[in-house]
This record gives sequence, structure tokens and C-alpha cells, in this order.
Amino acid sequence: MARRAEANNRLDDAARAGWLYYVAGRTQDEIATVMGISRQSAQRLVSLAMAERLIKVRLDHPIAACLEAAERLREKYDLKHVDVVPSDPGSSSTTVGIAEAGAAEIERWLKSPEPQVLAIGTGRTLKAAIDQLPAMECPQHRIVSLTGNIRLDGSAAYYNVIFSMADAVKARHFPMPLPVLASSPEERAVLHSQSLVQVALKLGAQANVAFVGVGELGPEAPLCQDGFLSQDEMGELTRSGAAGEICGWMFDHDGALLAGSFNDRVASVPLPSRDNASVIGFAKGRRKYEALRAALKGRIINGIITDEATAAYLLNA
Amino acid sequence: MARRAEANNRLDDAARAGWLYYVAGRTQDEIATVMGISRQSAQRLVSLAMAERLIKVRLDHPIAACLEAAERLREKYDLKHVDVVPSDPGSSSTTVGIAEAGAAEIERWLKSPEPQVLAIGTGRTLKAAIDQLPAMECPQHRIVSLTGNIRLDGSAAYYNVIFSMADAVKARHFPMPLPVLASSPEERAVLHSQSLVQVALKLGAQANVAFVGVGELGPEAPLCQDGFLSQDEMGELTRSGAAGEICGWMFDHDGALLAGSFNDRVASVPLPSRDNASVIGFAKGRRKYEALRAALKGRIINGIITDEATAAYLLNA
DNA sequence: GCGATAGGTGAGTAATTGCCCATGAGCAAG
DNA sequence: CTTGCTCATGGGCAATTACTCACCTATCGC
Repeated sequence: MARRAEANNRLDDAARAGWLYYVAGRTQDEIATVMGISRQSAQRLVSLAMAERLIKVRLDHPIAACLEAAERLREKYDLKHVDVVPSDPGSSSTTVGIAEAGAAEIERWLKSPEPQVLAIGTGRTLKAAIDQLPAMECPQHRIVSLTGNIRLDGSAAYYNVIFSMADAVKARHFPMPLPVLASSPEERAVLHSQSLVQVALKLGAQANVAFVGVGELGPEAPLCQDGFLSQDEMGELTRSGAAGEICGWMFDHDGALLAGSFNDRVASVPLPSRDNASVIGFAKGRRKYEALRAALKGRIINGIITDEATAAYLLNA
Repeated sequence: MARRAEANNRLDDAARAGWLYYVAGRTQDEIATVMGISRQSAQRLVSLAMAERLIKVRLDHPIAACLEAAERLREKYDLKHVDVVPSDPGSSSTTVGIAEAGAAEIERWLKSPEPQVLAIGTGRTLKAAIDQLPAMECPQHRIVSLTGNIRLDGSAAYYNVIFSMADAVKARHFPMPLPVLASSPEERAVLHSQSLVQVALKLGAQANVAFVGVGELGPEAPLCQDGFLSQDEMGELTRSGAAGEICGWMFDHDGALLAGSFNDRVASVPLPSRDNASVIGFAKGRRKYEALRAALKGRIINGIITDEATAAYLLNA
């Protein structure tokens, strides 16, 4: 209790310091004087306010190039939602910008007073976006995970996107306590017969919107790195023409779901219908170019949040 | 044209630089390198982005003290809307904080898809809030000025709040081309019979929300400084017990509208009914304490946006 | 009780940023 | 063509901010 109150006080102070710094435009020295602390402490509070995302910064100006790219993307691929953020050449981050813009879009859905079913995939990009969400109270919505977060070794993955999200927005949530890939179609059937999983499957089918990461394949693929898939399985996949995956569903360079054993073993919830729902992919960066292009071509997603450079590739591809 | 395009390019660059600085977290040196300009130019673009309000900063954390004060104010005065922002002791500004919070509240109303009639007063505080509004497209709403902006000498006041607002949000707007005070009740009747004014009067009566400044009286009052009222008239007013004014309507220390000649000559649109509409006062600072207290007590306003220090006074008064 | 540990503090220092100035390009008026 | 004006630029410097280090304190598990 005391601990909790102290933490709150500290965040309160951070908020106040951040407000004085960013809104009132005082220097950290002035803030220190006003709040009766040392300048260093004021600096710490200000940076804490940023780190805890108490201070939100948003760009409120349509950068012409981004808008134009977005419009052309929308037309070319017949998309429901497009967001193009500026590129940051030189940054190796695969999430900066996407995370903020993605969070804004998720927040837009969450603000709806109508109850919504939001489906969510997994992955670093999505996790980064979720981390940008403010605390909200959204008991009217339901959030369903589209894919399992159990690794080959049985442990749960670090990127437990749905729990972080539910925690931030206080909504009912339906995880998928499954691996991404079952060992056989028969095992998948068994797994899917669990009642918990049944609920998730049913909800997934009625989702109003899905937010998904777009995975590239190959030995470096996050799917392998995160321990959802073995290198052997990955090699087999790329040999059979897979270009990318979304929630484990493998597709080829034309964006057609791969027929055959792999997708028959994917334990994820099927993606919501692109006719009724928005399926929005979050991704940027060279390594995702081909997977994104294929996903858009095959209409596996009908919305995208990406950056200028990736948008340029997708327009020329 | 060329000039216009150049200006847009510059703003685009500013937006991009601001994005890289505030969202991507790069230093100005890095931005300079990336954008191929000098560090100083990068700095200028970043600060231009701030000056032009392309970058919006907001505090997304309920500071406990502010929330609590807001809740107590709401109860004590039975208010529909209360917003309390942190105080910035040492700042002499009467608008910092209020302007941002006020703009956020105005924006909230403007975002409504339902057509709204927004009424708006005048004054420095309101002007500062309007200046914080982002560009929007709100053709569904109508904005009506509650009060004239013609000075004693016949010129229009600098604080032409309604025009700035309509300009920013692209809504139909209905100004009041009148002085604040007519020379006699009869003159007021004549002025009000003009068809332009008739429209404004009618709209004012159906307003869903009104945003108003709260004016203090006395020789230093903005009403005098801005040349809406002569010193003689002001003296007469304070002698007759006036404690403050909203849109020219004078009220005493209990918040009762003054009976008698003054208010009979006020040419403003009557304030919308507090039963059906929100009438939100924007004000903070010592000099407004008494006027605010009276306005709240008499229920001339049923919403307030103010700061901690003012809230504390109002709670103890 | 006691050591380990997390997290906070101030000092000092390096990095970053804000601002003033002199300069020069672009442009309209004379 | 010249003049006067506006506005962007880069240099330089002072102010401000970020980071590291050593130290301190409260809490927790043993």
C-alpha cells in the first residue's frame, strides 16, 4: 500500500515536472526550484515522465509525401486503412514511428462506445505499439489473441502482447494458450477442441478489427528467434515457396496461403474476414518488404501502418 | 503560388524534423545529417514545428491533486465540466495551461459527428485557447459569437476570437458586428433588429455549448484596456456592486445579474440556458478569483477550466 | 539480525540545444 | 541597375540537459 502510494506520488511528481517542462516551457532549473528538489532530480522526473509515456507527443501536420504515399497505397491495394509515417534513415529500429502510429489507431478503435471485438497478433512490432497505449477503461470491448504464445520448449514467449494490452486498457481478453504450430493436423484438432480455445476461435470470427504483425521468413526470422519454429521447419517452408507469415499462416509470393501440411498444422485463429473486418498490418523495413508486398497482393491484410521507405517500395513493386 | 508551395515545404520539413526529434528521439545533429542541412537549420525547423504547433504535447496522467480538486469543485458548484491543470507558480501568464486544456475540450466538441452549435465569447484567454486548436474540417457545426467585437472608437478588436476559430476549424460562423455596450436600451433594440444580429441571437439560444472568458472589473479590467468600455462606465459599474462580467453581462458578488441600466444596454447574445447547454468558463489567476467565485455561485457558468491555485481558492471561498 | 539489492541522490562532466550575429540570396519598388 | 527589405544560413558561444559515478537508504529473503 505504502509502496503503491509512493510510486503514485513519484509518478505524480513526474507528471507535474513533465507538464511544467513540456507544456509550461520552464527549464529544469526552474522546475527544481518550484518543486523544491535538486536540478538533477527534476531532470530525472522529466525523463521519467517521458519513459513512462505520461507525456504524449504527436505530430499534427500532414507531411505531404507521407499523405501522398498513403493515398497511392490505398488505391493500389484497395485498402481500408493506410498510415505512412516518416522514415528515420539511419535508425535500425523496426518499430519507431510504427509503434506510435499503431497505438493511435488502436486507441481510435478502443474509444468507440460500441462494443468491439479486437483481435491481436503477436511480435515485436505489435508489442511496441501496445506499449504506447495509454491507460484506459474499456470494459465494453473484448480482445482476442489470434495466435498462441507457447514456444517449442513449452514456455510462454516474452512478447505476450495480449496481456500487456488488456492490462493497459482494462478489457476482457481471451488468450490462446497454444503453440503456433501443432505437430500434426490431428493434434491441432485436439488442441482446438479445448473450450478456452473454442471461445477464442468463435470470437476471432466475429472480430471487428485485427492488428497483426507481418513476419518475414528465413533463418533470421523472428518466428525462429523467438522459438516458435525450429530451423528445420523454417528451411522446409522457404523451400516450398513461402514468402511471409501472419500469425503463423504462411503465404507465397502472390499472397496465397500455402496449401499443404504447414498451414494445416498452424494452431492460430483464422484471420477475420477481410470483407467485414479491418485487418491491419504493422511493419516496416527492408526485411519485411517482400512479405508485406505478398500480403497486400493476396489481400491477406486490408490495412497497413508503415513508413515512407517501405511505402515507396510497395508502390514500385 | 510558388510562395505558398515553398511555405508548405518549409512546414513539411519542420514537421519532419519535429517528428525525428520528438518521436524518433534523434538529436538535432543527427537530424541535420539525415536531412542534409546544418545543425542550426535543424534546430530552427524543430523550433518552428513547435511554434507552429505542428507538434502537440499532452500530459496523459491524472495528477492526483488536480483530479481531486476538480472532483470537489464539481460537487461544490454542481458543474457539468471541470478541468484543473497544474499551476505554474512564478509564471505571470494568465493563459498557459488553460489554453491547452481549453483547446482540448473545444476539440472534443468539434469532433462530434452530430452538428453542434458552439457559442464563443471573447478575451485573451479564449483567444489563446483558440490558437491551440489544430486545423480541422467541421462543416457540420456552427459557431456563433456571443458578443460584439466593436470598440468604442468603431474599430474591431484584435481578439477576434470567432474568426480565428472558424478559420482553424472550417465551420460556418456567425459574428456579432456590434459593440459590447449600446448607448441606450433603445439603441440596443435597433441594433438587434438587424437581420445578421437576429441570426446570431437565434443561434445563441440553441447553442449546445458556450466557451466564455470571465472578466474581472476595475480600472485595469481587460474590458477597459481593450477599449470596449470607458473608464467612466467602469467606475459607475463597480460602485453599483458589480463583481465580474461574462460577455459583457455584469453580475454582483452573488453571481446575480445586475438589474438596471447596464445590462439593459449590453448588446451581447444572452448566455445559453444552463439547463440545456454547457457554459464553460476559462480563467485562472488572482485577479479573476472573485469574478469566478461569483459566476459559479450564481450558476452563470456550469463548467470551468482553471488551474490548481484558482481551484483551491474557489474551494475555500 | 544481516547482507544483498533496488532505487534514489548529488556532483561532476560531456553532450546537446538555444540564441545572437553577420552574411548573402531573392525580390519588389524606385 | 540600385536600393531596401525579408528571410534563411552557418558560426560561435552560453545555457541547458543527459549521463556516469560513487554513495546512501529502505526493503526483502535468509
